[in-house]
Amino acid sequence: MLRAPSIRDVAQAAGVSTATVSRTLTNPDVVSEITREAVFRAIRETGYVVNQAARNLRRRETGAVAVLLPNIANPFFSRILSGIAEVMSEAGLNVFINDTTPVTRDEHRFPEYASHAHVDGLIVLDGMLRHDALLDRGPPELRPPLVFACEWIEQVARPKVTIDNHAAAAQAIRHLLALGHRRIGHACGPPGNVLSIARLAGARAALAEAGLSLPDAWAFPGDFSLESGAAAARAWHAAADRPTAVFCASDEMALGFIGEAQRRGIKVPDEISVVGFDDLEMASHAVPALTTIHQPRADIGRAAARMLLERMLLAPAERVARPAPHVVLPVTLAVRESTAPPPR
Amino acid sequence: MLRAPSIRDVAQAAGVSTATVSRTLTNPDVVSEITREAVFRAIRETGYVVNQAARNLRRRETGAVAVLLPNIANPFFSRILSGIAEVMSEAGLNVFINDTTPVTRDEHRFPEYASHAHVDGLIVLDGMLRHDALLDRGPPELRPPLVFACEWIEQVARPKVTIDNHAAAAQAIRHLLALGHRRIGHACGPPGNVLSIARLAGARAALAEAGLSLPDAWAFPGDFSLESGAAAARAWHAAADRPTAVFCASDEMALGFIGEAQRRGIKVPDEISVVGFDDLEMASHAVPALTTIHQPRADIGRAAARMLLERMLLAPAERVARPAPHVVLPVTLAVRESTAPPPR
DNA sequence: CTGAAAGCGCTTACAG
DNA sequence: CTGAAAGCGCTTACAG
Repeated sequence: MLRAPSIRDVAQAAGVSTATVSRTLTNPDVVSEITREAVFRAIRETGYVVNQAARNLRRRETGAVAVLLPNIANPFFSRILSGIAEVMSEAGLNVFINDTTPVTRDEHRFPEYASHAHVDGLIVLDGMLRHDALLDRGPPELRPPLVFACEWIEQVARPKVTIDNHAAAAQAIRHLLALGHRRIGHACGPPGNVLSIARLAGARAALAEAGLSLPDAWAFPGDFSLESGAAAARAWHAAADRPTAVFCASDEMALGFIGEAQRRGIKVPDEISVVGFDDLEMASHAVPALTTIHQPRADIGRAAARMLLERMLLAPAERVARPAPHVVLPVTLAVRESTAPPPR
Repeated sequence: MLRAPSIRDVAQAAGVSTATVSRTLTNPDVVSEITREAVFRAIRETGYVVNQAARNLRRRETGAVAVLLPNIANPFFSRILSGIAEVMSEAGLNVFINDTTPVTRDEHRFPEYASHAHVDGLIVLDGMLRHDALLDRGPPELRPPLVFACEWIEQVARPKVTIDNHAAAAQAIRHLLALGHRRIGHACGPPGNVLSIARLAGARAALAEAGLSLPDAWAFPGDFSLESGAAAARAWHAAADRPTAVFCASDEMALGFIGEAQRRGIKVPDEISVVGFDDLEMASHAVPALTTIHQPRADIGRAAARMLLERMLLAPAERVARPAPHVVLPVTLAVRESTAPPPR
C-alpha cells in the first residue's frame, strides 16, 4: 500500500529522531545547523508534507477558521472575503467559507462543523443565524471564538465590526433633502434583518429632522436583491401618489430599481432620484452611475479577521471575561449621477 | 483544564467501550437497540461532538474538498460555488474556497494545503495555476483527486466539466452576422487564458465562415473585468474606423463597455451592438438588457462536484489508470436588447 | 453484539 | 542540542 511519507521517513533519512524533525519544522532555532540542514535535505528527498490532521489532533487546534455568510452569490461579500483571506493567509490559517442557506429553505442553520472540533474561530456575516444551536451550546470557554462582521445578533454578545447603518442611512436621506426632495421613499431590506431595521430607522430619523415622515406606502418591501429592486420600481410606478426619490437598502436593489424604471421609460435621475447602499463595483459603471453609501468592504474583512486573531490568542477564560469590543468603520456618501433635484 | 467531552466520556456515561460508541455513530445497525439508545443518551448528556482531527487522522481522510478559483470577487463564480456546495454538503463534505491570487502578484499559486494531507479532493476553476508545484508532485496515486471546471490546464490530464467556448463564441458572432453586421470586434479575455483563446478562436472561425476577419485593431485587450470593458469602449470610441458590433468575452466587460459607451452619449444598440458571455444576474436587469451566452453555472458546479465524488470513490491506482472524462454542458444564446441591426 | 488493543502521524514535557 | 516516550481522540481488525 502506497502511503505519503511521514515524519518517521524523514527522521530515518536524516538519521535523527522524529522529535528533531518536528522541532526543525516548528522551531528551527533550537536545532543545530548541521542537523537542521540534514533534516531539510531529507524533507526534500522524501517529498514530505506535514499531516495536518495529526498536527491538529496533537495541538488541539485545527488551523482553520470559518466564515458564515447568508448568500455567497451576493457580490457584496466578495471583497469582505478577500480582506479576511488576506489577513488569515498571512497568519497561516485556512478559511472555510460557508453559505448558511444552501439548499434548504429552513432557518439559517449553524453548520455542525462550526464547533471547536473543526475550526479555531468563526466570522459570522449572517445576523439571521439561529443562535439556539451550537452558538450558545456548552460552556462558554469551549465555544470557538467568534466575531460578527456587518451583521450581528442582538442577543449574542460577541465582538463585532460594523458600520453605523443608522447614520449612513440618515446621510443618504439628507443628501436627498439637500437636493430639495420632500417626498422620499425607501426600498427596504429583508424584514427582521438588523441592517434593514437600522437603515429604515436612520432614514426615518433624518426625515423626521426635516419635519417629514415615511408613509407606509412608500416603504417598499425587498430583500437586497436585484429582483426586489425591480419589484419596488413597479410598485413605485403603479402608485398614484409617488415619491420623487427613493433610498434603497442595497446597491443591487438600486440597480434593479433603476433598470426597471428605465425600461418603463422613466428617466433617472430626472424623474426619480435613486440612492443605493454598499458601493459595489457595478455602482460606478452603471448609467447613470449610482449615488450610494460607500462601505469599506475589504477593511471590514481585514478588521474582523484581525479581531478574531486577537481573540484566538486569549485564554478561553479571559476571552469570556473580557467585554466584546465593537469596531465601527466610517462610510462615505459617493455622490454620482443617479440623484438630482426633484422634477419641476 | 476544561476540555471538550471525548468519546471516552461518552463511553463511561453509557457504560460501554469507546469502540461501541464509535460504532453507534458510524454504523448504528451493528449495535443492539438498548446500547444504541444508551449511547445516544450519553451523547446528549455530555454534549459530545466528534473530533474531526482525530477521525481524519485515523481514517486517513479529511472530510473536506477545496475549490481553487482565480478571483472570488468575480460574480461569475458565485452560482458555481452554490452548485458545488449543494452536492458536497449532501455528501457530508466541507468545502474550502480558496482564491489563488489573494495578496501577492506572483503567478497563481497552488496552495500548500491542497495536498492529500489537508483535503480529499480538489475542484480547480483556475487555468492559470502553475502546475509545477503540488499539482504534479509525488507519485500520481498520492495526489488528491482533482477535477477542472470551466477552465483547465492543457498539460494536466484530469477530468473536466466545461462548456464549448469555441462554439458558444461562434454562436454569438453568427447572431451578429444574422442581424446584418459585417464589422465586428471582440473585447478579449485575459491573454493566455484558455477561455480567452477559445472564445477568440470561435469568433474568428465564425467570421471566417462569412468571409470576414477580425482586424487586430478590433481585438480589444481585456481581462474579463468591468474596467477593462470600459477601456475597450474608450478604445472603440477613439478609433477612426469602428466596428458596428462587439462581442465581449464576459458579461462584466460587456456591462463596462455599455456603461462607458452610454456615458459618452453613444446609444446601445442603435449605434453599437454588444454581446456578452456568462449571463450574470445583472445581465437581464441592465438597460439595455444584455444579449449574452447563458452558462448553466449551478449545473457546472453540480456536475464538477459529482464528478469529483466519483473519482474520490475510486482506488488510487484505478483513478490513475482510467481516462479522464470530459463533460461538456450546453449553453444558449439569450437574445435581449443590446443587439440590433447595424446603423443605417 | 461487544471489548481490548493497536495505531493513524504528529508534538512536547522530561531527561540527559 | 537531542531522544525516548506518552498521548492527542478516534477507528477497526481481531477475538470472543
